[in-house]
Amino acid sequence: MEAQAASTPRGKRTRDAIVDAAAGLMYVDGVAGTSVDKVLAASGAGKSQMYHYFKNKEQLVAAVIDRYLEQILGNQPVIFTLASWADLETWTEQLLDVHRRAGGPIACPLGNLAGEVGDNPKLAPLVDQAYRTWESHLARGLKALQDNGELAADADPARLAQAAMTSVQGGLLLAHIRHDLTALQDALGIALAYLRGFKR
Amino acid sequence: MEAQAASTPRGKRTRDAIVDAAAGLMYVDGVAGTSVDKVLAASGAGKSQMYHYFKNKEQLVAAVIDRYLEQILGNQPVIFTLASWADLETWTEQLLDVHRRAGGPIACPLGNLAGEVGDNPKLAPLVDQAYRTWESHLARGLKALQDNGELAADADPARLAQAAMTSVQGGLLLAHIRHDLTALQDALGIALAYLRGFKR
DNA sequence: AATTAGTTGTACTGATCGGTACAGTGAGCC
DNA sequence: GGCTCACTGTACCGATCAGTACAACTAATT
Repeated sequence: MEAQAASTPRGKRTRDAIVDAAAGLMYVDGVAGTSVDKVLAASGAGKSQMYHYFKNKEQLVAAVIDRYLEQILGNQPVIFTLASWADLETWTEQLLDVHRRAGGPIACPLGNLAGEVGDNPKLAPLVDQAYRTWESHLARGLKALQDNGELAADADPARLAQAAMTSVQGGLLLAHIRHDLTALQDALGIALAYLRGFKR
Repeated sequence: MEAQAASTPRGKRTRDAIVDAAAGLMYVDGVAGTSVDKVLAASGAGKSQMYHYFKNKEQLVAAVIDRYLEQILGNQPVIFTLASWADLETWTEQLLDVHRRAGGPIACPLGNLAGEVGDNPKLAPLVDQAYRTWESHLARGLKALQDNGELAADADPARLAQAAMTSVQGGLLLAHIRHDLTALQDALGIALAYLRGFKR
């Protein structure tokens, strides 16, 4: 049987419940640490549903990666309209707020996956693409600043965006294992200072 | 039976072979993706040896974490004698060289683990401690620069060391998923520039 | 009411998981 | 030579893994 897209509201609800449960569990226990059975128990779905909507566990993980990107971007909405230095500050604040609220671990769900997915030929490109999408929003925002004359004309928005992403990921990794947001806070502060070095 | 430290040369060889095989496999496939059986097949040891030297898989992973730290520090030997700006440049070069040689993936073995180990109460503190050890060598080196009058007296070596670690980890994570060392190279360049902002 | 496609429940499979049991073998020490 | 203890080989265990088989149900369409 091939994997199916849900074509009725009922089916969509079931599929979403499975992905939601998987996303939550994998955020905490990792991919390999999250069995299909656990996902189904948590979502209340049965095995036939899971294999009706996904060809195998790998495809479920692919859906989870998409879900993570949605969550991440949804948690930093200002990234879609970045156009000023004040917006950039708001952006770092929104990033911090996510993990201040957090009941769960301080961590980037994509970053958590990155290590485990490793060189899985199907999944690694999806994680890569998710990061690139995230970064491209940032780059677009920085380009907007440049167009507004708030960023030096000879600065490279794409390069600056990558530098910011690096800081975010490094900061989150350290903050994760230290259970201490300070590491992320400092990293964001330094990144912002670095960007301001290109202020017009 | 309790876990035993090897007390004969033969035992030590066996134990090392197990840890080596585990370290190699887990670097590529992750912890959960590396079964005890695979480790034993790769090391040529039998199950009784494994459970003679380690109480369980978790303890094996603990030994692997120690091994990773040894490997990491061994690959950047200048970190033990850091005392000048030239040494810092050498340090970034040594960091890059490890992954230029690499047959395996571009990645920090500890960083790979960080996501998966997550909040495992036994293992997470070990990863944390390994990072702190690594960072403390860096901090000591920066302190040496300060004592030599090459770093501003009001700079905080510990804080600068953490900033550098953040860049290294973020750069490695991005470089990993992109299969492109450039991300690490840029991150190190920016980090070094940041540090030089505190040059005396 | 009959048809049809989308969806679901239950029961199962073979493989692999981490871990154990236990009978040995190796080498140093008296 | 014989004792001791660290070490090793092999066979096994119950649990859990991802994935399958197949019949039954739901709901919209006709």
